[in-house]
Amino acid sequence: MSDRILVVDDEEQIRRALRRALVARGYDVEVAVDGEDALSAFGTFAPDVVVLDLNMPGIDGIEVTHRLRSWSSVPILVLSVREDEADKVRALDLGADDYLTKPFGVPELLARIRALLRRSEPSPAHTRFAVGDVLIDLTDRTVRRGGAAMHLTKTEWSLLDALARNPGKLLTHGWLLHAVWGEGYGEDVEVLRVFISQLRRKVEPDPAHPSLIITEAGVGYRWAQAPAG
Amino acid sequence: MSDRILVVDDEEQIRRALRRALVARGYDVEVAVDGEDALSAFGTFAPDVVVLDLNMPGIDGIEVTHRLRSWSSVPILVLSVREDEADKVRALDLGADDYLTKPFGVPELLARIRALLRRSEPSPAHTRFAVGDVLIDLTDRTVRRGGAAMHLTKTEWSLLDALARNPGKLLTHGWLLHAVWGEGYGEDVEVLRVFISQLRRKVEPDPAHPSLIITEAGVGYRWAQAPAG
DNA sequence: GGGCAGCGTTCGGATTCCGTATGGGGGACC
DNA sequence: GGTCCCCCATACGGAATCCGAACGCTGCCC
Repeated sequence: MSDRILVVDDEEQIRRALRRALVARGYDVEVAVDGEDALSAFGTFAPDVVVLDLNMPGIDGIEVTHRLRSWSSVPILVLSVREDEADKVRALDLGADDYLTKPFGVPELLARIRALLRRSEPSPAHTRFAVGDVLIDLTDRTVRRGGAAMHLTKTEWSLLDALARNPGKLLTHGWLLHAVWGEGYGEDVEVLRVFISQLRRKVEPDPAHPSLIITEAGVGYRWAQAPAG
Repeated sequence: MSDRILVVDDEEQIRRALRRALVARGYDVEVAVDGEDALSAFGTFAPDVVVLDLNMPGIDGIEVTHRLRSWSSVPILVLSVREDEADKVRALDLGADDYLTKPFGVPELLARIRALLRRSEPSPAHTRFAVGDVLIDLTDRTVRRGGAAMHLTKTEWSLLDALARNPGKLLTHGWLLHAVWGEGYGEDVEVLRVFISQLRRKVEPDPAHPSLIITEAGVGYRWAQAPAG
């Protein structure tokens, strides 16, 4: 049973290239030429991943992301051009999972799709993580490193929780600020940086070279680890 | 014998999707459309896990959690939307075990249900603790330090019991207040502090430097010791 | 090479939160 | 009615936490 991928782009050339590359790779591919087309194709095709161009006439990628997210958690990989940085962030805020900037290489696209598929595979339990000698339990709210219990403050835990419950997903500054500090903390990225730093010190096997909390410059952060036993 | 799951949600679409996914996975599933329905279904169906939407008309998820917890310890998995952060926290305070934010993926739901089932497997019923020269037995309701029996009042016992039966787990102020004082004591953390202090004096090897009852500032307390003997 | 933008880290004052002493009030029991 | 015990409201010194500000670093663009 091969994985199903819905490709949404208004440029004929790109649709053809992506379809060819993905089919060659063994995926089951459907294409849509605009937003409306995408939404109806989504219903009948039930894809495992959506590759979505942002810049389209009519219902654009932002709007498609918004509508899909109101009832589906299908992984969404967003395509944008370098000039549309703001749109990219907006799509991620609305729940897109990752992005690629045009032009991009096919190997990179494939790698990102694999990552998204891997993330949605059933795993033993999305409630515990193990990395090096660090062990995290989301239900007990415990973090141990090498057996010793680490103490996380309320805010640190809230941040860790927000990250770890969305493994692999790129979370924007704005999204994290809202998730941890609630309304009214707008775009105060400084505070976020301070707590990311503190959290890394307590949770990363090697805080100087983060392997768990990955920074995505100009956009946000990403929890890199898949849950484990 | 398959595990029994009660799904409570007022949206027809979600009920159907969850039922299908869970039945396909081999679970025995019953659905309820609102709070009242859920409470009566709980009595006849006796589920091993409850999946409970928070936002419902009439008796909502918070209230259902509250009522279930007054006489059952069935694992409760709460579903909420990201905007209802406060409701989520309240449900956890009242005894819900985990939460998922809508929209979520089916694999993630399955993983969390498995985690809850695993967690509720027959616990060793360990009810004895030894730390330093202090010996605690929850079944006999005795505490000895260096051979001498200590006397605990009713409330102190209740608090000790609530803590020690959840070793390692962070228990919020709200949860503890509800567990020990029942309804109506809302968020009166002051009382809790007084009794924690008294309990420490009787139970901690060195009350000035707690090793058993760990305080989590702004959140709650945690019983740090694993059961022994 | 200089300027700039984004990032990580440290420091410390303001604020919130905590532990504990104290005592009033009420119920149980004699 | 008296005594004892327990609950819990209050007060206050001290500890923990938050988060704004400052600084140095890196990579990028002109």
